[in-house]
Amino acid sequence: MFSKSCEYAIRAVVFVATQNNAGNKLGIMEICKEIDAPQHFTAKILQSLSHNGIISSQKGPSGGFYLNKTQTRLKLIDVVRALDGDKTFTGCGLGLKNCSEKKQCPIHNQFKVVRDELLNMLSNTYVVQLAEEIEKGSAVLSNISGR
Amino acid sequence: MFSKSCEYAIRAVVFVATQNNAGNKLGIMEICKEIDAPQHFTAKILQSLSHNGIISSQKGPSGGFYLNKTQTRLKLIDVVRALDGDKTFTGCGLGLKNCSEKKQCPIHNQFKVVRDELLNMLSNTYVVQLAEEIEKGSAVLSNISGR
DNA sequence: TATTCACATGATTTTGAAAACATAGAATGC
DNA sequence: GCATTCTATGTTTTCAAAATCATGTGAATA
Ligand code: FES
Ligand code: FES
Repeated sequence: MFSKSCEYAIRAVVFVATQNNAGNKLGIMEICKEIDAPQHFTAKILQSLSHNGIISSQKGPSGGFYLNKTQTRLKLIDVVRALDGDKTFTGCGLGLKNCSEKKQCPIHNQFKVVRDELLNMLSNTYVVQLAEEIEKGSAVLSNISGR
Repeated sequence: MFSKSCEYAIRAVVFVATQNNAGNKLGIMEICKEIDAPQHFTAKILQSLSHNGIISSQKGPSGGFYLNKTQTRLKLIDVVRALDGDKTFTGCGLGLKNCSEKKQCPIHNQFKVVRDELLNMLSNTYVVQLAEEIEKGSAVLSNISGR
């Protein structure tokens, strides 16, 4: 559904959001350990997000990744768009080059419903609201038990 | 969303269904030309489908791929399951190893809705009904114009 | 029964996402 | 200023999906 980059990104951003109230910034190692993701790969992803203004970063000792005031209003769609673009919501289910009403594949009408539902879901889900799930303990960000 | 194999498979199966009433079997070259898919790769996919009883095949002169009586009742879900398994409907949206209510990721509840909608859609869509769209000319199976 | 046609099967190559590596550069605190 | 700690950037490696290549096997028909 989403690219690996996107999966790691969402997990990372949600984790950062859980720690954001306290005002502390999170280092890349800290994040990767928590969400059980490859360190170097995740670093690139977060740098890309930082570049796109999705998250903020701070260099130097006691630096790390965090969300500024504006960024705490982040929705899932913002993260997905920044990494996977919108091919997830505009691409053809059968892999045709252009998905349009004009020249459509046979599953277009049915597929569009599902695709739009996904778009709708991502557009209405806030990262901070997901972070709350983690804080409450009703959801996890990693397979590894005890984390 | 679906693997490339799966995309080609659906397009191929739908095309086979359009020609099935006439009772003629379709050769692999004929199919690939129509749906604009790589020949050898598609051949393997169709052989796999044939192996799984999704479609039928006939060797020798005037042989090819076709649907038998039972197979004309085929749903999309049958094709998807045969090639991609059901990881598409059971896998975690954030890439966690096991998706379950017990140990769920923060988007589980929202994602489940979309996933179930997709499963539902595929379970209620018949291949022959898609074939009709092609026959009516209201949908296409390839990017290439004039086909 | 030989020839031809079309699917079947296994090995191999290509491709691009995913991941790792190496190094540069910037900010903090002493 | 200098060491430390982190981000930033570019290159390389890995790996599995995607695609190709080469060869085998069964069926029709003359
Ligand atoms: S053309 Fe295939 S989904 Fe729109
Ligand atoms: S655990 Fe992530 S979707 Fe169910």
